[in-house]
Amino acid sequence: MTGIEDVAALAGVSKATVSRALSGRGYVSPATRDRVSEAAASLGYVVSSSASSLVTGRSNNVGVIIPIINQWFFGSILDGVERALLERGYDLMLYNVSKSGEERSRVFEYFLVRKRVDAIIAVTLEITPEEARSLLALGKPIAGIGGPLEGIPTISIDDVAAARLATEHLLMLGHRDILHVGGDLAEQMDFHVHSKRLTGYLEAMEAAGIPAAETTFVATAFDIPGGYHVGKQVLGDPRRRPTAIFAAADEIAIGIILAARELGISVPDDLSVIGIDDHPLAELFGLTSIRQRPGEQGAQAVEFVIRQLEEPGWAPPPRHTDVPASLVTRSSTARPRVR
Amino acid sequence: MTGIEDVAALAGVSKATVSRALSGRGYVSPATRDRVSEAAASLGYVVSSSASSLVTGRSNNVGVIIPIINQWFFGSILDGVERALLERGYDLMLYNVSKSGEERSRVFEYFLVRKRVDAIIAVTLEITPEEARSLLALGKPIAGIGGPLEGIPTISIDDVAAARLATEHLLMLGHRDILHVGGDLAEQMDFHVHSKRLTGYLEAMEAAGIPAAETTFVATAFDIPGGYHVGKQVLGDPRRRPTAIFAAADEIAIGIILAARELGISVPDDLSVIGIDDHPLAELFGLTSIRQRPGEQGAQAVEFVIRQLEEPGWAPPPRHTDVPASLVTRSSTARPRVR
DNA sequence: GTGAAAGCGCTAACAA
DNA sequence: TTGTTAGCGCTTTCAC
Repeated sequence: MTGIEDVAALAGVSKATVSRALSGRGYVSPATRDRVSEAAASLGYVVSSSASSLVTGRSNNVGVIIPIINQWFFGSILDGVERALLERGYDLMLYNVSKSGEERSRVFEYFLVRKRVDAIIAVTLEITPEEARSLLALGKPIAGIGGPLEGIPTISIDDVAAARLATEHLLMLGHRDILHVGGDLAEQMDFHVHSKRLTGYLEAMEAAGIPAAETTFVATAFDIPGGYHVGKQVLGDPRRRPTAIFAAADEIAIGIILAARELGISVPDDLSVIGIDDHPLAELFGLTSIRQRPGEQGAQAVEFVIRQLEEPGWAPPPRHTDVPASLVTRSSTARPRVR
Repeated sequence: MTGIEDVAALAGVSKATVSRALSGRGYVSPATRDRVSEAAASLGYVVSSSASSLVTGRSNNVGVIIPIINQWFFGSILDGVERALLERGYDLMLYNVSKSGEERSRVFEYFLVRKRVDAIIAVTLEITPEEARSLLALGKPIAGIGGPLEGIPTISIDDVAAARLATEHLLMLGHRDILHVGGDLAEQMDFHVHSKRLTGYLEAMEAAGIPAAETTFVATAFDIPGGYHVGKQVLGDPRRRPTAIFAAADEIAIGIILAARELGISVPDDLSVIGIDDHPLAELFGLTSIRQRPGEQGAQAVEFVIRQLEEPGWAPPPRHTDVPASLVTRSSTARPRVR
């Protein structure tokens, strides 16, 4: 393996000059810089990252902790983070951590001590205030996606507001009998996304003057089969069927639409459906949805940590930032048929 | 940051002993080992990976190059790789590389030179023989998933055989008018998956004595919308409609089923459909499919590189390994209705 | 079984 | 503008 010494010899300068020339920090005359670059290129030299990290204390790695990879929302975040990181010359260390306490703390120990990452992006991971403090104490920038984290810059949509927006859209269409299908409140994702979306639904219903007794909530798995099974259960009896459903995720909504179709229920004539996320399949199903652009949230989180790393004085917004979530209307919501 | 020296002082031993005790290599008496571990724990000491890498030449990182994250097949591979790696104490550096030449070679330069990863797993990435040679020359273990790579241990299903299996299943049911919907041959994924699946289809058809003139192939996007659009196009005219479709991916097959349903075509009474992958949604759609277990392929690839790293004498199978692909029958395939 | 000492390959003062 | 020097924090011979 060719080292800095070889390059120095070939270029006829010292190791220090090579280091300066190649890293770009410190003064080097253009002429020698060129000579060094050429020598390095001709030898195929690349710095040893471990040697360089050892002395600088920088690894040029960012750790990403994420609970799920293979779901559109999470995959999109990861994708956005990856792109933004690579573009800025950082590598990404992936930690796929379920929320089990043990695995989690192992990862935190990794991060806390081993000098492997310069910064951390926690996706949908509710860090405890102590964990946050110890991370911050290490001086490693952190950013979170998915919900507010004490003392850490985070971004997400406002889940309550998004749910309200969705419900209001259905209300505005004239629906009063609106079912909310969401995630199991006992099996919360971090940040209580499930209960927040339920809250938004309840708030909108209440604001519309609909008595709490007429609100309905059913929990299911956060995917297409989950929605499908609920749909089959809930849409069977024409007399007791809601006129509209607000699903906490597009996948659920799509499952519901599939079930409705099988039951001969027309969407939107007999049933309006709205979801959250603006999943790629939403268009195919004409699904009205709340768009939240996970990839951009990922890129934003990268911005937070990298600027902190590279611009000494810069500090991210100290707290949570709500990114806008917008309503994308499609054919699954339309004025209901009068029954 | 607490260093090895602090631990040595607290335990009343030398740095060397701490290193031996904590890393497990070299003789240390059980008593001192315990004392050291305790001291380390009480100080919250963890080795600096850069210092350790610098001297050992090992980073305990494995680089994973993958062209797409957010699709079920790729996500499952990544998931399987991640799990297997973390279990063995390695970290995963993610490189999401599209096949553009420039980006690709940049990543290869990264890998080739920077001592950042101990091994590489290339997912669905057709490395050129020269690239392979230079990687191998560096002594870094490599494994590939998705197709054969000269001189590198790789695994995948046999795409030709899988396609043949799928087509034969339809033939066995009595179909003769079978359409193959696959990916665009011009926009090949690496390893020519599209043409291999087409080849398998053609081989099976020929073996069944069906003249080449009666085979049909339509290309589309490798996802649900892609299948849907082809379905709409191809299933419109009842007189010219095939009795069965072999889709090169479950997503395509599902799109076709959706289109068929909208057109009032019964699956499987009027149309049998089969796909490849055994996507989680296959069950919901009753889709018959060829199962290929991407997560296990990922774990297998990890096995290849890690054993090479850890068992000095061990060498992986020098060439390509075909993993079994099995037929999973569900309700989407049936004997053709006599028309 | 344990310690002393010599680096791993680089960067960052500091001098020149 | 460039070279000299002293480490970064650890592992690993080699003595003992």
